[in-house]
Amino acid sequence: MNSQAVEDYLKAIYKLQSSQPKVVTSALAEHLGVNPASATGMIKKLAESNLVSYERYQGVKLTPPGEKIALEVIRHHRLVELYLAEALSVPWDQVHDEAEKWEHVLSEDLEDRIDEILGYPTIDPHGAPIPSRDGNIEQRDTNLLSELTQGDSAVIIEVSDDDTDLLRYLGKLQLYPQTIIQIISIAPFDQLITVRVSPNEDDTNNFVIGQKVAGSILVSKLEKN
Amino acid sequence: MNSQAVEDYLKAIYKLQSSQPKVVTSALAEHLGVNPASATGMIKKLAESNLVSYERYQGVKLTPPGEKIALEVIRHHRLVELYLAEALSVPWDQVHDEAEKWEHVLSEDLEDRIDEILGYPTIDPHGAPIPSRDGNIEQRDTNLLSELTQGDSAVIIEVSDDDTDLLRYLGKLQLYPQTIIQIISIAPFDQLITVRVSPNEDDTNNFVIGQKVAGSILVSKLEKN
DNA sequence: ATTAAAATTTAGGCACGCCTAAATTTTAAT
DNA sequence: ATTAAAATTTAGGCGTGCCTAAATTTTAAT
Repeated sequence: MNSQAVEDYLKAIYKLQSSQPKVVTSALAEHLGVNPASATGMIKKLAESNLVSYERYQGVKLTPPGEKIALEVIRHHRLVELYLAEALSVPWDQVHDEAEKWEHVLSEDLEDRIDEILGYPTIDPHGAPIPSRDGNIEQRDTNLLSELTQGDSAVIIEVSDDDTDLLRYLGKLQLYPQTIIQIISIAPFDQLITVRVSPNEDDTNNFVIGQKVAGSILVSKLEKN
Repeated sequence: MNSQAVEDYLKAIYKLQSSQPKVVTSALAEHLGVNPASATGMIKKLAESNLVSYERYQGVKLTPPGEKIALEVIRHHRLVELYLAEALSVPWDQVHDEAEKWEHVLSEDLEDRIDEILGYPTIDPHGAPIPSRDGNIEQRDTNLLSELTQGDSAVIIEVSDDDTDLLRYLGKLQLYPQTIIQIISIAPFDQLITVRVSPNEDDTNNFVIGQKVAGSILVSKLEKN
């Protein structure tokens, strides 16, 4: 028990729960690249182990023990991502796929060691919070970049980590966590956003991005001056 | 294909081949902690994929493609062992067990990165040679410590890596690779060996070790002065 | 050469996690 | 309220890799 498959399911349910309160079978199946019937099978198994609560046809929700395991896996994943990026110079668009494999073989001893070497970090290379060892995870007040309006300034908090091509693109645009941006304009019909990117004081560029990209970036609004 | 189980079998066969030219089913099963019937099943599968040559009841032998894969897995294992020891300060009696898991999830990219960081090493923390990327492995002229006779001097080349308790014991006795030793005496009946261990110029100690321990240490004889 | 013991293989099963196809339940449209 | 569509579950199957028990082959002893 607690096989790699179980860990992957719990992690996926956790992530999907941030948008939907109950995770529906098809969403879970799609996220995992698995047939819906297969997801049903695993859900029944997870429910039997009390890791999720489940009513037939009604979707699934993590129980406290299920959430605990999910957060442990996520902690592994994010620590490994950061370690790969910092210590092994793995490019930020590749750390996710590597970490996906490593997270399942990380012993607690090694996790502690890595945590220590990294200086007890709280966010991963994509800006996502790293859960503490006892399962606490920072809640933040964020918006999607796509929700901002003309004139808004914001700092990038987090970008989605699982699309290599997207990450490479964001890298080219310097859209990293901590970077400050401002919405210059939003064009009608396609909602194309012209955004001013200011990675540092001497460097400012304007780019146009679409809704797909803007919807994959979490930001925190800054007070207007 | 090339599942973890396949990799583990090939690695085990490779290791056992160093002592027996044909690896017999029971030895393989025992090494892997598996029922002999299970080993037979996997052997048939490996033979079908041309990774081993096999005649019923006659034992098994790696084919060139099988040996190639075995050496790749061993390279992964030993590089990871060294990385864990050097970069993450994992104690030398624990690196084997950790590496056993990590070896199966190491991408080629990451392997290259680790190899580079370590400065293209040729031996692992236990003194075992690390195969090159194209599958070459250094052949050395060694003896078991248990084969030496009174008065012989030798340098420790390699110790077996898979017994945590043994490794802790060897550590306490300073019996590391590169350490110079001399056989002071060998007692009759139980063949207890009194060994003078000289880890450095200012430090020399005598210890008594038995055949079990002496048989787990590979040495290279030094010319007598 | 015969035979008992040991080693090995075959036969039949099981758990896991996936699949497709068919049945059921929910949903949304009329 | 009925019904078609969509979502979900059930049924049945497959590959992997393990198990035990029974059959077979090899080995070693007499």
